[in-house]
Amino acid sequence: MKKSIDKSLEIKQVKPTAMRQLVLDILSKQDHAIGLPELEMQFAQADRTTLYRTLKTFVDKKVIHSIDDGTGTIKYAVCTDTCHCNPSELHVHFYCIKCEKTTCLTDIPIPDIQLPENYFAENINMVVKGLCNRCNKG
Amino acid sequence: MKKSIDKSLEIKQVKPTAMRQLVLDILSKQDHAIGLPELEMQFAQADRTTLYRTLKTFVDKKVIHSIDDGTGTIKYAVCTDTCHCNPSELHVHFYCIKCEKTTCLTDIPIPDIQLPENYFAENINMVVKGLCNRCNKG
DNA sequence: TAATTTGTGCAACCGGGTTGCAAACTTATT
DNA sequence: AATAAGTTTGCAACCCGGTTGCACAAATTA
Repeated sequence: MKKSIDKSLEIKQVKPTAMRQLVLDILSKQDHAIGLPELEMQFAQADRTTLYRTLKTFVDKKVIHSIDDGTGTIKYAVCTDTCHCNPSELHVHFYCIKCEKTTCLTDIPIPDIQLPENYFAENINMVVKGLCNRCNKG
Repeated sequence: MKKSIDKSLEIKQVKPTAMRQLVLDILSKQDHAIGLPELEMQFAQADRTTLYRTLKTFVDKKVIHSIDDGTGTIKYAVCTDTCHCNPSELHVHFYCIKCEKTTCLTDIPIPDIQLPENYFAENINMVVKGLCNRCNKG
């Protein structure tokens, strides 16, 4: 649905260039979060820098959120239309050590943490590593 | 205290070479977790590879634990003598966006997460980003 | 002492991420 | 429509943390 792609970009105030539509389209079709190298491979030939910067603007404008899953490659997944990436809106991510896929556990919010006196939380990253439901067999 | 260094290494079954004693000594004197580049700088001249491998054996033998704080550089901090790095023993880490130091919030265990059906957790990484008590003023 | 294992040091490489700069394209202004 | 200003894209090159291969040194064992 091209329409929904454009709408997302409009909502988040990102100019809908061909490149951006394409990238967002790809991202929204994934069943797991992907990184720059993986995104790059989805194109016959595309410039890494452009994809890199596209991802960056998307993150800035909160079209997508980035996930540091500990693999050394930052992953990205689309945000909901209403997402503002506040700590309270954050969810847990899961990295499967077998299929090596990183997924959003959107239904699992990051639990509240009681920080020590005078600490201020701006962001929380929580990644569970293990076996996903598909790989946890046998 | 040289003695405690040697004891730690003995407990975790790591042969106490000069290099290892030195590295562990440095690590245990830190008030925050440090990465390979920062460790390297503590030496007038030292080989990155050796330090790298020293850290690696330390992590393998659970003398120290590694922390992915999202900066792109893996940080390390000493474990307690009895630590086995099980999920239940894990604590939250904090990264200050101002002083850029990563610290162990050893008193704050990682909360239990109710994973979806058939998921298996082997490890959990939880990093809070924000302002530490020192930097959160004014 | 010789043979084997373990640790250290150098060099070189890898790969994700990032920047500088110029060309292409878009938008605003006259 | 023509020009100027801003934005996006593409290429090349670089940075840096991490990692590997290989040879030498040190320690351990036979």
